[in-house]
Amino acid sequence: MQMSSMVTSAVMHFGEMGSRWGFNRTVGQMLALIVLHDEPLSAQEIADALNISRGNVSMGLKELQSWRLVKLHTVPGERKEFFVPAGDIWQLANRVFEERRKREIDPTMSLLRDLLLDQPDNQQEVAAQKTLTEIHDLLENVTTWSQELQHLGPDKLNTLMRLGSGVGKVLELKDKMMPGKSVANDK
Amino acid sequence: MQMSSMVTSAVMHFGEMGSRWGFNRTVGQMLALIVLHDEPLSAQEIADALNISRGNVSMGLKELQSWRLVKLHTVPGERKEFFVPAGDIWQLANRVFEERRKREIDPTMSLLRDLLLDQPDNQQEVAAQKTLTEIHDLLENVTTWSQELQHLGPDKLNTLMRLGSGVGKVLELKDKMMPGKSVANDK
DNA sequence: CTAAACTTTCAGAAAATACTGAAAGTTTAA
DNA sequence: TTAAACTTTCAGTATTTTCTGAAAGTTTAG
Repeated sequence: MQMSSMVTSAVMHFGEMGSRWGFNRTVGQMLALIVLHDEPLSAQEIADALNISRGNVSMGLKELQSWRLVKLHTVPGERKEFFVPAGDIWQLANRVFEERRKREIDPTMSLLRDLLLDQPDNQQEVAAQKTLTEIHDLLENVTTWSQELQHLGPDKLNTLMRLGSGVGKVLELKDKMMPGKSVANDK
Repeated sequence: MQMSSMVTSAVMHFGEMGSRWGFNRTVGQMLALIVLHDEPLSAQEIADALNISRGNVSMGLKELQSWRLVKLHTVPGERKEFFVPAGDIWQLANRVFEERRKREIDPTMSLLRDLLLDQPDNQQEVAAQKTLTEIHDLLENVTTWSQELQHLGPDKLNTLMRLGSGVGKVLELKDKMMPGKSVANDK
């Protein structure tokens, strides 16, 4: 298996960016390779193409599967396992968002809920709790929002995004269409 | 300067989460401490509270300032420098989003644009370019979208978020009421 | 100018993370 | 049951990242 120069560039770049997206270099490379290669790849082919150890590939594939970004693809009559992307680009992106939400937001939400249940012991804690409440509410909004977008599905999401600079327009539309429905707590 | 147990818990947690949010443990702790402490803090106080070296605090503050999350606060008559959060929670969150976009998305967009300008050399590159286009378009949407949200400001953002699952509804209404305005390329 | 009170820098040490490769495990076929 | 063809595991090593602390830099006061 021989990578074209275009695929090589992309694979190397995704490797460098990998750690910023929540996985390490080789996992990033593996993901790019699997996504960009139109044929299913075996673990050995991946190791050869990226010049990394077979053991590393095994670990990387395990991680990519735990993120639900790649999946097994069995070829009848072949003993070894092949791997393919676990969906289209939209689905993969959603999985990354969701997984990162679980790792980056959920644990903090959980701690904040606990801290907000405690009785403040002094003036300092009263002030801290006020700030912690703001952080909690913000994160809750972000979480709700991102789940919302996921449920919309690609089509509506596209419509919404193509509305372009007019996200504000959605709000105007809402006001025109559902004037009675203005939301409590809305300042 | 003595941290309350509530603040200590939060600071430690933000330290652990730090690396997932794009900075390292001590920078995460420093940010939490500065945000949760209602008085301006000096570098030395931060070093003492977190039990880290003065040099590390200096580097961490530099980074937090480069993210525009904390800012200098000078006290008349005092030689040393104090630090305070560079805005309210909403503003800080926006800065984090924006900074991460710069680090996590912009470099990839740039590479993808370049690769898409190249003439595909073979069938493999034609297929790869198709996928790369999908990724490019997705990231472009995400970028546009997040910039859009930032420009909305906290108030409208709040309204939008509180609209919750109603966003889909508004879109449906829009399609029914303004069918002519549907956007080209919208499938 | 000198010293005191601060801040920054950065080489090297410490800690965390990623990778290799050999050994152990699994599955299938004969 | 044996062996071939694969996969996974993990101890040890390599690499990367973070942190320290001493030295150098800066600012202000006298």
